[in-house]
Amino acid sequence: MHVQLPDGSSKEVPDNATVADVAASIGKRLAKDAIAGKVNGKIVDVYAPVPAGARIEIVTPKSADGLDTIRHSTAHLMAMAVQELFPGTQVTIGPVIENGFFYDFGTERPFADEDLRRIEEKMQEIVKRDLPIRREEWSRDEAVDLFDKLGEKFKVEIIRDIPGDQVLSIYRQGEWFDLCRGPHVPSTGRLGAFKLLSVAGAYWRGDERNAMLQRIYGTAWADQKELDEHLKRIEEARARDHRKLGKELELIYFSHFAPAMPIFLPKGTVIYNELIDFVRAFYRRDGYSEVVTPLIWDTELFKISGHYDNYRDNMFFSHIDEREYGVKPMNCPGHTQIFAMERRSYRDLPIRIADFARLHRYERSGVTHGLARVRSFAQDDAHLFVTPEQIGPEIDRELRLIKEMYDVFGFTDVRFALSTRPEKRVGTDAMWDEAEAALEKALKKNGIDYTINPGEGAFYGPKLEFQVTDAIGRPWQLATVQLDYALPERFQLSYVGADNSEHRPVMIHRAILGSLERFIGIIIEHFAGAFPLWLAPVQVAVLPVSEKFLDYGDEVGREMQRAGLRVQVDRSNEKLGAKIRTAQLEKIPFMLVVGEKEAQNRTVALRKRSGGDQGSMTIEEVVVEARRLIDSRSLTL
RNA sequence: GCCGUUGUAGCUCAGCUGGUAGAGCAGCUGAUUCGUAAUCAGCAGGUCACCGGUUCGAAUCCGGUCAACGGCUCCA
Repeated sequence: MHVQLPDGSSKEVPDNATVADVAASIGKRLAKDAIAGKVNGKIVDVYAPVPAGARIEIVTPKSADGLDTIRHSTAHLMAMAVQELFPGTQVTIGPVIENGFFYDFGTERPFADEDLRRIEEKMQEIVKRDLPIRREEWSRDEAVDLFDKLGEKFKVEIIRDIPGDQVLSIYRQGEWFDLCRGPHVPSTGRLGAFKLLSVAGAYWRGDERNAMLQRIYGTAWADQKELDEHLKRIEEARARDHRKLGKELELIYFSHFAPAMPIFLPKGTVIYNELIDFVRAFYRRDGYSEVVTPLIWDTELFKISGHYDNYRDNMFFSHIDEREYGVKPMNCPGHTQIFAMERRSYRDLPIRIADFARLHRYERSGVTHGLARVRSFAQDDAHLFVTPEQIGPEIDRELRLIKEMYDVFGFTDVRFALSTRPEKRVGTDAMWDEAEAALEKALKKNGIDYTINPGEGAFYGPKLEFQVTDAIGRPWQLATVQLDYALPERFQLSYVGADNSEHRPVMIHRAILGSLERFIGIIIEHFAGAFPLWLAPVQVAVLPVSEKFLDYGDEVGREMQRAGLRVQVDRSNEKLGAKIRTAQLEKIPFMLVVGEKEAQNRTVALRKRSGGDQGSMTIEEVVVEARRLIDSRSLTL
């Protein structure tokens, strides 16, 4: 019979040929590399028979399908090792995830980190046994019996949920087997480049009312080299961690007295304020009005807005004078009061109210994370009060603004998602239909590809969410644009239209950097702490070669300061090399070395963080160069 | 909130099976006056997160609380 290969050619093979046979007929090397196959696009084991005329693809370790297969098989390998080492442990599921896999086990005794080492050793031992991995097909009822007898109650539950007539596959390696769709590598000897990374609790079926299982995470690759490279990437990510860098660079601090509420130290505050200035410049240009509003409001406000019913568990409260106040978790309820304070005309719209106020949300302990998930934060928040006709144009403006602002940080790869109505929500279905349609229309109009997150919207309206990818490829959610018909309704907001009658405005909630805290966390990691000049907490370090030149160094420092640069003079009794090292570790962009020559000629020797000695120049020249980089918000030095 | 781990000097960490703490860096003092990633010497610095228990004796063992970390659930 004939089969078709990916290059379009066709190949003659025996009638009962398997994927492995096809691979062998193409070449020895390929036969050795084959770990799975694709028959008419469907991934199968290498010993799966191929039908006549089928399109056949040989899956090798380095392909995406190959890696998935290796990771899946490694998950099985781990499950086998665990059950050999800890009899009585129950198996559940073990899927492939990005860069690796996990497997959830039901066990009385949680795994300790030392157990991981033992499990890894056992896995390597099973690899050496080179057990063939073979598929068997079972009826559903037989499979239930099989696992029931073993006391594998989680597996039984999984199988019971599968439709009755379906044939199930079980993969067997040596004495051990597991229910699995497959495919798998042909034998355990094909595995080996793996490492177990961590153990964690995880709920059965992801529901916190269910039993807590023990999850082991691991990573697996085609070969040792790729594994080593991956482990190195993990190390690099760790070195960039904003919590580590935030501490080392003295940007932020956390006090036990304010858990999950970041304290911005002087250097961190420079970044915080620079970002606000950056955003304000756009606000001035684009017609936003900034306001300053209270942090606590009478609970009545939140009862009207719906936060009391829908968001109370995430709020802080305060009682005084027999009155209950809520610490605001969002600015929107307050902003409705600004809109409502006077009679509004359609001629006033759109009204764009911006606010950098601190917000407080109670986050359950255990969910907070550095600057990324906190209990106290500020957003570059604004609420747009618009007529229905203005929705489209306003969202267009926001989409453009988002791109413009993200470009400055080098976030060019932006992904879009539309989050639709959640179960817990306010407003009528008709409102939700309209709001979701409006956002979708804006995306389509701008030719933007997007995904839909069903049920992920805010309780008052659907959301557009914007995800960027940082310097090392990690995704982060930043901006959000939310359309809201509900709050204007609840607060009975209105404006007088051209027809001289009352109309309900629509609110658009939007933040572009999102939470400033989270954004700062992201850019710390994105830039690995080496900020562009405009954001650098200290922009210039003056380094006198010895004490004799301290006076001239101070003078240079004053000049820089007068030019509006953030400067620090290193007056320590250290040698130049040590001063450079210190400045370099602090990631200060410009170092100005001053010694005999410079003091005489009234110059400085510029050394950049990025590229060593730049030679002598006048103070004025340095200032001009620095200003140029700052004003253009240059990403390079 | 749940599962697991961790908490020793400002920072990074050592402290074996219980016998009342140690290094490097940072800090201070002195010497040195130095040219592109660490000059040398001395000094000082700790209720071993907190509360309670076991013990003749606890940083070490046990329990609780708090916080942080890896996940889960939740979520901006």
